[in-house]
Amino acid sequence: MVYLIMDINVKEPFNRDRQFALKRQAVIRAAGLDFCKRGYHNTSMTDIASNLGLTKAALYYYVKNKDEVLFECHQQAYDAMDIILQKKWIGENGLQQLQDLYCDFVRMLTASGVSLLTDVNSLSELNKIKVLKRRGKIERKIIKLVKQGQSDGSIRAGDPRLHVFFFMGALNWLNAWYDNSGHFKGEDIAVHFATQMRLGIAAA
Amino acid sequence: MVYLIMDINVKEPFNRDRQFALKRQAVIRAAGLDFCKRGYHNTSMTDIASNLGLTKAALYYYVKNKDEVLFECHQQAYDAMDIILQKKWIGENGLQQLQDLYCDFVRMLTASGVSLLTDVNSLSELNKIKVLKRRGKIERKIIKLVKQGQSDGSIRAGDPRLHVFFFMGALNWLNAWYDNSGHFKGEDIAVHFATQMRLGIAAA
DNA sequence: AATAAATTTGACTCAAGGGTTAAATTTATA
DNA sequence: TATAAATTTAACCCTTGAGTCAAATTTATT
Repeated sequence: MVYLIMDINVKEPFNRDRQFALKRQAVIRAAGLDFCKRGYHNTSMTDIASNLGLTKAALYYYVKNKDEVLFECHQQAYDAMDIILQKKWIGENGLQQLQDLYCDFVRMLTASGVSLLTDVNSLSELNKIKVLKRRGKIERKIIKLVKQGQSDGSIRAGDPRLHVFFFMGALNWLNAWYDNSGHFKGEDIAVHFATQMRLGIAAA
Repeated sequence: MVYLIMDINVKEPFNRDRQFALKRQAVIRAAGLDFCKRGYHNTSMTDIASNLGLTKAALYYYVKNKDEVLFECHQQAYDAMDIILQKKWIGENGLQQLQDLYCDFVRMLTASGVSLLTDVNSLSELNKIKVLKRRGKIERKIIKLVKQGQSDGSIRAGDPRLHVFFFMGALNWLNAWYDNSGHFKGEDIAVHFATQMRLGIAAA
């Protein structure tokens, strides 16, 4: 029995489906980084492939088309954000919850290799709608959190949407300038940004 | 004498160079709006032309190529920012100067038809360098202002660059969601953003 | 070893769109 | 009115890059 289990675990890396999923994942991640750095339309499928030491046609074994790659990048970013959003921050006021949330957002974006892309307009109509719907959903949750903070007195008055648009802008801009190997450490940015975010909306 | 002056003024709209400049300007502006809304690569020269009721080849009477159009959009945005930066805010501390500056930035971006584009990577190498150089110059001026505010005690401690990256992100994101005919009035956004910016970095 | 499935490749097709050009038309000037 | 300059047009060329495909090669299974 034990042998069997160990056998499965040991064989895991040779599991074909798993290998496929991992490679596909690598393609998406590599593409996401390229899209961040150079932009979607300035990155060809050939570019992505050769960055991975592959040829273009090999990519198409793992993904349907370029649109799907961009879509997946968005999906994974929103998946990660959803996971963070599902976390329960009990016993704190709206402001504190928001700060923790925002801090986690920045941590995720700087650490995970997931990229929060801004080029929604390059998606196919259908995928664009899906992505905007998801973004809207997340945005609404955050706005709700702001309203909650305004109710419990931890967040100052002002249009909650503008509050959110402001600090979400900083987040969207992050991927454009952040560099893994650069001067700033992800955790430092996370703490700094979360603080600056909080002070911008905290009640007096 | 008066006649002559009037004559010149009256004829002004028929001045060829002036006409040309105005039309060229219209092309740049229209293109900038399109680039903002749909992205540089999702906007063809034909699109821009037909939005102006022209044909593609007519555009090429006013501009050299698409790269020049994108470059001009950037230039005009930075021209406008430079003008704002040259304003003298006497007798105020760094924080207050920064708030006024930021407020003017938002006003300019929402009112003038000038767009602060993020797609620097789509520029030709040469123009990209020029634009990044200008952006860097402006960024450094703002960072300097932050440092000044930290010296005079109006701005809290913390890496000045991160302070700036944060609220400049909000600014860069603005053009992506702001809509002339939308719910938010430019002036309201300007005041709101400037306040949120200030509170995020103000000394306790 | 033989067979089947997974993986990768080189060589191709095709459309989109940037940019050109010569000719037509409109507008200003002598 | 004649001429030159400004403006616009339709029809074209050409490169880039997405996506395909049949064949080759590598890896797993019987």
